[in-house]
Amino acid sequence: MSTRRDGAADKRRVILDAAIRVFAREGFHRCRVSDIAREANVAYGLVYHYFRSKDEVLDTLFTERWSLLLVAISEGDRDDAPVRDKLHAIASFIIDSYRNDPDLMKVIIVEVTRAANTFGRAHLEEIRQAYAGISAIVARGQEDGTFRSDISPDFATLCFYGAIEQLLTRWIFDEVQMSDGEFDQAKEMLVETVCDGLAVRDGMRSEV
Amino acid sequence: MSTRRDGAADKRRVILDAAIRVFAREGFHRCRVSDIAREANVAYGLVYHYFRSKDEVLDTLFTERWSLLLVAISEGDRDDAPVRDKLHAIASFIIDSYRNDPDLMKVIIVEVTRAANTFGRAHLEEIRQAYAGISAIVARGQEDGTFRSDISPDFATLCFYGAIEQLLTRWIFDEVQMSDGEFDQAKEMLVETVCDGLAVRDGMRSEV
Amino acid sequence: MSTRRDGAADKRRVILDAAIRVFAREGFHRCRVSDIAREANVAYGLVYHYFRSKDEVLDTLFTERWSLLLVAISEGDRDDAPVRDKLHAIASFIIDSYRNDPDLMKVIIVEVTRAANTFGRAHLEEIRQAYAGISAIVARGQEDGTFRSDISPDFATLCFYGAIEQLLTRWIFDEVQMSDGEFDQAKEMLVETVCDGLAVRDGMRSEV
Amino acid sequence: MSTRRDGAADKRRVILDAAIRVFAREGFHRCRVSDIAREANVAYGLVYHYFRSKDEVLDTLFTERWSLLLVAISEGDRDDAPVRDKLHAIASFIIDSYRNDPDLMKVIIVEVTRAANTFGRAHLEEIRQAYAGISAIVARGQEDGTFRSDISPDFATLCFYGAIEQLLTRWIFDEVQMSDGEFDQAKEMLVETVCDGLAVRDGMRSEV
DNA sequence: CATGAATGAGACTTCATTCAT
DNA sequence: TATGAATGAAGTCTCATTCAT
Repeated sequence: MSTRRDGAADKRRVILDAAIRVFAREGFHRCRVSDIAREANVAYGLVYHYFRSKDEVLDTLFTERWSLLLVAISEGDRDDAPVRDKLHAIASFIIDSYRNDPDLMKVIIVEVTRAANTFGRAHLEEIRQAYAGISAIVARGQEDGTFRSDISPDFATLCFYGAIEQLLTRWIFDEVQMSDGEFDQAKEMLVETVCDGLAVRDGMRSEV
Repeated sequence: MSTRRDGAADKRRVILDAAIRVFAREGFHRCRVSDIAREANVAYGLVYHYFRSKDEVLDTLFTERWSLLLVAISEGDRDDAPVRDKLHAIASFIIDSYRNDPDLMKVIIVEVTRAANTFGRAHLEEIRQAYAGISAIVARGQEDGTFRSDISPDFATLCFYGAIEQLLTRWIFDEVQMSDGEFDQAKEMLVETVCDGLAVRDGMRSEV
Repeated sequence: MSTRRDGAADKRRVILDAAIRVFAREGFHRCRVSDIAREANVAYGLVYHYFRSKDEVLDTLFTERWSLLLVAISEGDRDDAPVRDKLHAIASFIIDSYRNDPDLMKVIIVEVTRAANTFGRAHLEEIRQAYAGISAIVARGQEDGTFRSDISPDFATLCFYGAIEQLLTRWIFDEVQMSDGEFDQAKEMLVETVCDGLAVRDGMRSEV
Repeated sequence: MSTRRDGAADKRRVILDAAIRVFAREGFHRCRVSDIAREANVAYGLVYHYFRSKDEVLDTLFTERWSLLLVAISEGDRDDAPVRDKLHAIASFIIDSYRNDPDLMKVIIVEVTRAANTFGRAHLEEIRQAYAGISAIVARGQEDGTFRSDISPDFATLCFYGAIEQLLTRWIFDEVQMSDGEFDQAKEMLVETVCDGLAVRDGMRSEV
């Protein structure tokens, strides 16, 4: 992915990775640029060699990751899988992102997505694209008769995304250690709750 | 509650109300204490006469309102109404809070509830009390056979609260002007989506 | 001493006495006017009814006491007692002042006499009067042949007063509890050291 | 000590030297950090680049100098010179410090040593070490029969140090211009007064 | 005499960013 | 590319003093 020789230290990357740890640990506003530099074992000024500002570091981190999500959403929508599977794929992508790099996801959610007044505002457009992608999937589900049509796709997206965000927020702040099985279970439950609701269904009564 | 004559200006209240407007307009971190003072038409120092710090102003605002929500939740749980009605009452309380004082709710959600890394952390306990209250309601719903038991009350709460928060966040940032009817419709849709899910139900097919 | 009826609370006095305790406990600069008011069980503004400023409270305290010292010095000089007795009387007056009201003396020494850069400067004149008084006593001692003439009275005063101040400073900061006997012993030792010096004298050798 | 070329300005030193002048001229509490920066011809923030706080600047100044005094005292005690010479060396060190850098000594005495309630308290330990060193010297004088044993070394130290401090305080506030001869004379007189006292001695009568 | 709310200037400290080397 | 010293704007909080009642 880098154009540099493999052996060479890609300081830009080193700084970004250090920033993830520092932002996750101390929060974007509480940490200083010098904290990032120290964590990266790099001189103060070098951060400014690679990034125009402290903001740009976070922006970069967010966009790097979020663009993958956008890809995942739009790719997921292309095939002919059932809606539930598509939603499951999205939930899966996000939850696996957290599983693989909790610090990065913590930063993205806490400092961008939920920080509506600061970075959330700056990245509103990208965030909306994700909403729109999910919304399109829901709309397809309505078209093929799987989903009810009396709930707008937008509203459905709100519920779906809201649940995911809330779930991750809880994990982040409760600092729960989750096993792989629990992560997978959460994905299932998420999709099922959103699709089937909390209420007992006619056909389920006997099962319960 | 005050020993002053009714006509006397309760400066503490004036400051709090000014703070709501300023926090909503500029954000807690971006605004200065002097902005609050100016908005309230009082001297700088008076803010510090009534509050120990800028933080305490926001804390006060949050706790004032949130305690009402906690009361609403626990009172709602006391009676024998159906679970859906109880959830509807909670959604209603929150949405009406927003309808009546959008600035205050914006501040509470944006600066506290969603600001997980700053004030959200400080008020985690109070926020969890709300979760716990909702969770208890869901558990009752499971006991009386209305709600499925294969979804934990905690997880259900996550979905329910996540949807509300997401909804309000959208209203706040899209700055949509909502009519009374739309507010009420949102309440219904919220409860229905969470309870019945997005998927078409057996008995519903004909309706769609 | 007061022109008011005996039973009436002399609020001015109450404030002054409270100020002594507060200044001694927290220091003049660290304490706030409101601390004095609270200690005196009096409304904030009343301090300003009786005193023009916080400074004036300390000024008053200092001058009240220091003028007594000036009187003691000048009265002590009037009679025909031996120099040593006169010096002893001065040391005695100061040490007894500390014994009777350690808080007040702490304030006077720490906040005025030793605070050369603030109040010490303001009261330089009064402090010099004390020096001058002692100096005059030493000069008399030289005239009557008791004291050496090759040490200027001014210099002698420096040593005498320096020793007293240093002694009190130590008591103040070590917070030593002294018995009456120890106080009296200190007076003797002070005079003797200053008059006879540290070195063994010819006539003393055998005694040691 | 610095890795920079010799010609380079050691800004830390520049700031310290500027602080000496500003503290001496305006007093520690009255001056602002910006005064130091301006006097040093550096940016405001640079003071905080080198020192954590305004306090730390004064602390540094004090400790730098005071540690030299402690060395002087302990070195002076090591050799076999007569007690008087040792005391003379200490007085000499302090007085010469004042002669060479009156501003610095003014700051140390006025803002630290005599400021018992603020910095004096913080540096009590270092100040006591000086006392202890002098005390040890006096004790040796008692052991070798030069000094009387009925005056405790501690008390003797009080008188000796008190006299020096008082002397310097006077010079500082009277802003007397002293000649080299006068400085040396003061040293002699100090030691002699403390050692031999003010009273005429048997063997001296004829001399006077 | 008494109260305590109201005023507002002032100072420290932080830290993102720049720049000379 | 790399360093870290240098810059200076910005904002919180303190508290002596005033004033209306």
